[in-house]
Amino acid sequence: MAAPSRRSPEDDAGPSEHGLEVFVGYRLRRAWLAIQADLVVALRPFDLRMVTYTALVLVKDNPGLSQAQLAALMDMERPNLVAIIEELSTRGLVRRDRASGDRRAYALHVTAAGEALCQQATQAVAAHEARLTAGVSDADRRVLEAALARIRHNAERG
Amino acid sequence: MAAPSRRSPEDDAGPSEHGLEVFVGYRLRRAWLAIQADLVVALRPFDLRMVTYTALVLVKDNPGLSQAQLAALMDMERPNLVAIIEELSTRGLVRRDRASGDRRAYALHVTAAGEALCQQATQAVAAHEARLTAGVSDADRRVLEAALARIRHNAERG
DNA sequence: TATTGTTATACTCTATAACTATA
DNA sequence: TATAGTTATAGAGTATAACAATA
Repeated sequence: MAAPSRRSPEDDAGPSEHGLEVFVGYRLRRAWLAIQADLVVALRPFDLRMVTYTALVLVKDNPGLSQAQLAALMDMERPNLVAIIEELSTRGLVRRDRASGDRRAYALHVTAAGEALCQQATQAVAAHEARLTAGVSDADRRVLEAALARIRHNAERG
Repeated sequence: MAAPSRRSPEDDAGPSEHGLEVFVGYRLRRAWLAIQADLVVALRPFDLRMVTYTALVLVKDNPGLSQAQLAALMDMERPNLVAIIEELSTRGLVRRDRASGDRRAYALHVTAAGEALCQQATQAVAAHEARLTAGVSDADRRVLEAALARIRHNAERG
């Protein structure tokens, strides 16, 4: 009888990514990319991208916000927000009022149409979330959220 | 005595993002962005980006892989891999041998230098991971990984 | 015909410098 | 002088079309 040949797992299983799967960061990235792809589809019927939806929700939740404040909240640079607000404004979803007391700044508010679209889109996002987290218990979800918060905190305190 | 005024939480706390924090996807994205920023720093001493590190690890773990196979493994398009392999090849970290039996394809292998750099970089990435997951118990980490796998699976089965 | 690696190209997201008008 | 919004621009990352060589 011949000695067992030394065969790597790849011989049968094909190329593998398990060398990277020891890293939580890798698993997190793959999960995020999968979520993102699904979320883009969920928002498409409303003609919203992730970044425009995010801006809409934050303006709705923080009426009177300036663009600089919104940019800080979204962790993006002020210049990159200009086109986003311009798009939401052109579509009549967000109003750019001049801030009382500072003629440089805008005071951002959602319009009635913006509020309505935001509500519809949020329903769709909630449905997308429910589908993606199906099979994750409430207890496990709490652990997940706590772990994500801990990781984010550890990373951000440099 | 005056009636209590209706004040939103923002009056005292400033702009808030909690309208988005009900979504696991949002928390996951923020955690990933924080990890990513830290990971970029961890890989900088080795002059590796995430994408070049990933390619290096996968070639090391799957010797003889073709570029098309590697692109599929990395979930990216073949054209975008060309410059990455070119860079790794120019730096002497990866060899592009012609595949025996198919003169169109390359058989990718890491060089000794590539293996050494990969090992060093992996140590740094492991240290970065240990720092970011500090305070997450082994049990919670298993829950985290299972939840991420479930979410990814739910998303990818479309 | 189909596939491998490649080129060219375009689109999104993001980051920086510099301008204007205010403060 | 500093800040708000803006413009222009550049760099990643990613996606598609099309080509030559090979299957």
